[in-house]
Amino acid sequence: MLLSTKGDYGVRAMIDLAKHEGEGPVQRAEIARRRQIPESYLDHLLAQLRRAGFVRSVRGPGGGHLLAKPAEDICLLHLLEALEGSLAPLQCLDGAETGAEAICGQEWVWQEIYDNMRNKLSSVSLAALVDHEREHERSVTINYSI
Amino acid sequence: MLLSTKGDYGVRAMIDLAKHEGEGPVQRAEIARRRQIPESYLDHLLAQLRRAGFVRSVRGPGGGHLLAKPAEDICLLHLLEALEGSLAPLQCLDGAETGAEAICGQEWVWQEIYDNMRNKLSSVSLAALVDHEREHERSVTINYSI
DNA sequence: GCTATTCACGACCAATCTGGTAGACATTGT
DNA sequence: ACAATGTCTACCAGATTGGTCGTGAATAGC
Repeated sequence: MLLSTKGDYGVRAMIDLAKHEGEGPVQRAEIARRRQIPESYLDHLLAQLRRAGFVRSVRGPGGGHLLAKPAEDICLLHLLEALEGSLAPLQCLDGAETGAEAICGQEWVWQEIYDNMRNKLSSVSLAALVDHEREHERSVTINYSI
Repeated sequence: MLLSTKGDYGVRAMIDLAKHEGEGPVQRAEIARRRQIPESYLDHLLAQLRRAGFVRSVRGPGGGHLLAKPAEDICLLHLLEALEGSLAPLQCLDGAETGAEAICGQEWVWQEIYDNMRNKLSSVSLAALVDHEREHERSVTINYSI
């Protein structure tokens, strides 16, 4: 599995923040409830997202979390890389050349797949994910907003 | 990382077997030496490949391992799935529907990436990997045959 | 200044996977 | 018989995942 629930949870949380953009800070407990993420685990993910510059937070009553930049300027690739580390399918495509590339014998196959993946993920912004979710809500009964 | 060294090692071993197709059984120790794989670990991988029907083996002196079917009939997708399990980037694309799909919100992005990956991996046979390696050997000094 | 609310951070933990070692055992060619 | 070879099971250390918990720090409202 390329993505663990860490990446999944992190993206869900970011979608939640993006969806409430402009409504003031969103509390961790609210995100956890709406997106079905264990709150204490979400704590770690938000810390990671904050350190990576995607989220800023406000302490104290009425505090919570906010996007650190517009949802249009955050793409899925950068978000997932911040949460999961490199998405390279193979060690030898990792960028950090380890010297093991010559033996592998498959890297020419995977390079193309990796490029395709990165292109696709770069082209999808957080805003697009929110749009997609809103689109989906109109045809399905279940939704995650209050 | 989608692939661990398990998949990498396993494919390397299969390339080695394919390269010596028609020359009788290839011994584990030989594969391990040529492909730089710890022999006792290779043991496990060969067992896995045998159980998956890609390899058959012969005991006793002069014994060793052979491809169970022609290198043209083995594609990288099936090989890697046998070694690594599902290559689905996300749980919700795994085939074994777990009921968590509705929340994820990214599956529409990943489905396309996954399809592309599977198509590419299906189109590459073990024979093609060997061809590619032979091609490469002509331009590089290092090679792994005796 | 007190208090309630909220985030920040680090310690800890269990389960799983990866990568690997070791040894006993089965098979078979000579 | 014996040496070469594969088969199988048990075991192990380290990393990662997916958490929990408790303490502490900031701050809004009173």
